[in-house]
Amino acid sequence: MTTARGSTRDAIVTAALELFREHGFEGTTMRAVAERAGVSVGNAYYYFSSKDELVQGFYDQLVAEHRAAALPELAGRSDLAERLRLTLNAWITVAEPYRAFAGRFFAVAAQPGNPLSPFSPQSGPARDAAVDLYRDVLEGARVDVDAELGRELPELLWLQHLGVVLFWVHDTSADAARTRLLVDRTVPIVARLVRLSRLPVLRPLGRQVVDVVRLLRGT
Amino acid sequence: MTTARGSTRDAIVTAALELFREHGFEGTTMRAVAERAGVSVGNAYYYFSSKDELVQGFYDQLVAEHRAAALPELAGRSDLAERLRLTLNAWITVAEPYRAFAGRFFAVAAQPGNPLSPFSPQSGPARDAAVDLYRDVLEGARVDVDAELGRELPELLWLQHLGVVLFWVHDTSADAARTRLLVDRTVPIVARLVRLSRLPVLRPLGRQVVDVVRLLRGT
DNA sequence: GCGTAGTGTTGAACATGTTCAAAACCTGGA
DNA sequence: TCCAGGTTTTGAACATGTTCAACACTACGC
Repeated sequence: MTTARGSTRDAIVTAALELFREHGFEGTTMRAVAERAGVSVGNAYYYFSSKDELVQGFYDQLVAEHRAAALPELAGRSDLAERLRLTLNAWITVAEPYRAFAGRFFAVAAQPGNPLSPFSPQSGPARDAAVDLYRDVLEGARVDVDAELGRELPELLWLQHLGVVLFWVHDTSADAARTRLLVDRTVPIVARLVRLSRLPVLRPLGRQVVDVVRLLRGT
Repeated sequence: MTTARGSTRDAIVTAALELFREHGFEGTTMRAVAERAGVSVGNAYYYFSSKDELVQGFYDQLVAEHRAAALPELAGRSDLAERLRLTLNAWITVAEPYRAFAGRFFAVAAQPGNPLSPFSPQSGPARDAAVDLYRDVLEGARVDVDAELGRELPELLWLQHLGVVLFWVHDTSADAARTRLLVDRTVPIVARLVRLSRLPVLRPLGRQVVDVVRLLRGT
C-alpha cells in the first residue's frame, strides 16, 4: 500500500481515534489500529512509542476544539460568571462524544511522570494553551481584582476546569446533566470569591492563595 | 507446599505488597507474586480478579495506619489548623515508603467505574472511614460553624486530603518536602475559611458550597 | 548507474495479564 | 469406608502490548 509522503503518522492517529470512538480504549488493539491504518504493528510503534502516546493526539485536538467553540460564545459577554459558565459548558459539549472512555485517558494522564499528565513538562504547551483560554475569559470580564491575585487567577480557573473534568469522567447521567449542574453551582461561588477577594477581611487570604498556586506550579 | 487454613489469600497479599515495594507496580508480575506466595498463577486469580484488585489490600492498610498514626497526635490539641496539619502530615509519613509507585495505584483508582475509585460504591467503607477521621479532627477542635455547613465539612476536608494526595504522588522532592510545604500553606487557608464562614457576607457562599458538596456526593 | 547512509517498514518473537477446563482436595452424610 | 457436591488449585493456553533484527526504500555523492 502506497501512501503520500509523511501521511503514515496521520493515518495511524486517524485510525486510532476512529477505533477509540467505536470500541473504547481497552477495546482497541494495536493490531487493529495498524490494520485499519494499513501498516504493520511495528510501524505504529515506529511513530508512537506506546499505546498511551496515541492519546496525545486526542488530547491536543480536544483543547483546540474547546478554544474554537468557546471564544465565539464569549463575544459580547462581560459578566465573569456568565463567561465561566459558557466556557465550561463548551467543554462539556465538545468532549461529550468521548465521555464514555475519556476516563481511561485521564487515568493514564494522571500518572506521575507520564508525558500526558497535565503537570508534565511535555504537556507544557497544551497546558499553557488551556490556561490562556482562561486568561481570555478573565480579561474580557469587567472585574477588578488585586494585581497579584490576578496574575495567578487564570491558573486557578484552569484548576477549577480540571476539577470539573474529573467529575465529568465519573458522570454517567444523560447528556452530562449532572456535570452541567455542577458548573451551574460552582461558577457563582468562584465568581463571588473573585469579587469578594478585594474585601479587607479577605486580603490576607488572597495572598495565601497566591502562594499556594505558585507552589503548585513549582516556583 | 502446605499452608494453614484460609491463609492463601493473605500469603498473596503479603507477597504482592513486598514485591510492589521492591519493584513497583509495573515491575511486579503476577507470576512473581504467585511464586513468592507459593501458589499458582491461576490461584492468585481465584482470590483477586485482577492485578489492580491486589491494590485494595494496600489501600485498606494505608487508611488504617493513617488513622492509627493520626489519632494519638491529636490528643490535647484543639486548634483546627494544628489538628489539620498533624493529620495531613501523619498521612505523608505513613505513606512515604510507597510514594515512588503510589502514582500507579492512584491512576488505577482514578478510573471511573473502577472499584478502587474513591468515589465507587465498593470504596464506600474505606471512604467513610477516611471521612470519619476528619469528623474527629473537626469535633476535637474549638470552632463554631454553621450547623448545615458543619455536616458537610468532614467531607470537604477529605476532599482537601485528596488534593494533597494528588500533589503528593507527583512530588519528587526529598522526604516529600514540597508536599509538607503545601500542607503548611493550605491548612491556614482552610482554617481561616472555616472561621470566616460565619460572617454575614459569606453566609450565602457557605450555603452554595454545601449544595456543591451534596451534588458531589450524589444526593 | 552505483554504492551508502539514513529513513521507513515488516512480522515473528517475547512478556505478561487473564482465562479455563481439568485435577486435587475437602467435608458432611449414608 | 465411600460417595457427592462444593471449594481450591493447577498450569497450559490465550490475548495483546511491545521489541527487534532484518529488509525495503529513498536521497545523495561520485
